[in-house]
Amino acid sequence: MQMLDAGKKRLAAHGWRSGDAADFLCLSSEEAAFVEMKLALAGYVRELRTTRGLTQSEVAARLGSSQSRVAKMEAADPSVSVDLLVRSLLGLGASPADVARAISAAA
Amino acid sequence: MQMLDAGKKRLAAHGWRSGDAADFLCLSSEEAAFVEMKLALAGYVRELRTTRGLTQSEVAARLGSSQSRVAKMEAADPSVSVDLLVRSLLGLGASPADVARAISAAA
DNA sequence: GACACTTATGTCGGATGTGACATATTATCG
DNA sequence: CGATAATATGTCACATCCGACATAAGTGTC
Repeated sequence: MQMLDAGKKRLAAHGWRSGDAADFLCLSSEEAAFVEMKLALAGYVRELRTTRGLTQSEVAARLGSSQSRVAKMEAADPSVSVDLLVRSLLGLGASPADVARAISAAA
Repeated sequence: MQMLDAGKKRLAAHGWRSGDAADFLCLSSEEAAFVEMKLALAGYVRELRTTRGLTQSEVAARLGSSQSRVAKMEAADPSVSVDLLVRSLLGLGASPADVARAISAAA
């Protein structure tokens, strides 16, 4: 599996040692792609939040969630689903097209 | 909320009466957008499967799931998450970029 | 009609995700 | 250095999702 540089950097930035993340973690290419998507969406959550000068607590209140979960979203914690990430992005005002763009950026 | 024609048709095709689905079902625009995304992904699952001339059972076997769940995926049943839809699409060979395209198409 | 195949629908036990809370860690500013 | 705000991490009860199974409904073919 050939991973793009952007992907490697993002994985590394999250403390996941990687030459090739898929090899190292024994991820199939599908699993790796899934993780990539989650990281892209997680980053977009943080981007939308910081761009608007909001704290995690403020975002949590708006989403009906908690600060800790927002932190986990932005960290792409294994305990957060793509479902939650997408719902949160829409709740922050992103459109489906915006979400699609964020995913494409990960490619 | 102003829903695009493609969206109306898709909702109607699923038996959801709609002038404006958001109004009728009392969905917020975010909820409506979320449903739209699910429908787009569900349709893409079916498209990938039929294009390859596979039955739901065959796809289920490949994904390590069951025929009934595949049927529910394609029907965008409330019990299936975006998570599962995305994982399934990746399992069927779609790339994150492909997934993004499917979502954009819903917009 | 009867039969085989495919897809749809209903249900359920076990797995996973979620919000909430407590608590740590990390700034930032006197 | 405290003190305060923001973010990160750990845990848990409760909710939701998932695969599995049964079964209904649709689609051909004979």
